[in-house]
Amino acid sequence: MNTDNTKSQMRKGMLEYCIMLLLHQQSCYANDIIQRLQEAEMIVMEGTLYPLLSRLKNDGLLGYEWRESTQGPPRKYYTLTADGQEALSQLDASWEEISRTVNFLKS
Amino acid sequence: MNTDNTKSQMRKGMLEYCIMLLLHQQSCYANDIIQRLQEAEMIVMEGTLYPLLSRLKNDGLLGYEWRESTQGPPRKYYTLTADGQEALSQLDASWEEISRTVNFLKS
DNA sequence: AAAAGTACCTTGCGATACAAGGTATTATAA
DNA sequence: TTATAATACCTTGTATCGCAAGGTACTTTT
Repeated sequence: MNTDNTKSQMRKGMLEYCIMLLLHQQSCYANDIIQRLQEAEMIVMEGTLYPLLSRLKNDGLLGYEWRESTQGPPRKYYTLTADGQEALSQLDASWEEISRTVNFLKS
Repeated sequence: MNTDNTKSQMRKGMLEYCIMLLLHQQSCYANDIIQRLQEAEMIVMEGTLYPLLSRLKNDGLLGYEWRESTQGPPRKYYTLTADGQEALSQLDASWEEISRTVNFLKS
């Protein structure tokens, strides 16, 4: 059965949204994001996350700043920009639409 | 802004699930599916749908039968198989999980 | 016969998650 | 003091999949 594949596909498109939701609450660096999403039962791989963050930054939706760490190399903390917050609002709407669609089809 | 792109990504993984939800209610041929999903505010293109249906059929989740039409060539009506219903149950669970995740992150 | 409508399918492209591997900086241990 | 481990960032190659565009075949209408 390739249900795992489909399940992975379902989560795929949500990743960007979930990460922006996270960053809406507070600035994070990569490992923060991975851990927090894991707590929320959403798995993300490093090789997925770094390019995604770079992409969002290049699109102007995220900014970042370096911060020293007491336990290793400095970390890149990402934050939602104003554009990012606007985009997040639109994704909220998209999520609502998809939710409505699924619930409509389930009934 | 590439919000449209992200939105499309979000829908990506849901398509398969939505189509199986539809076929759980009744057998459909391609245009049925396109129309019904449109009513549910989910757009699907032909070039997306046909390969998707073939894939699900090859995975044993769908079966089909030809039926005559009064208004043109015969139509391929797809139906969920037993395996398909089982897979759908698992996707229901996946959807619940994703829903929980998003709502958790939104709070 | 020719044109329009309906239905199925394929090809080429772009986007993206993931696995694996790579580089650099800092902390720890020998 | 040097070697190893840990932390953190990033890149490359592969597979999947939605989408736009184009193609074939059958049926109905003109």
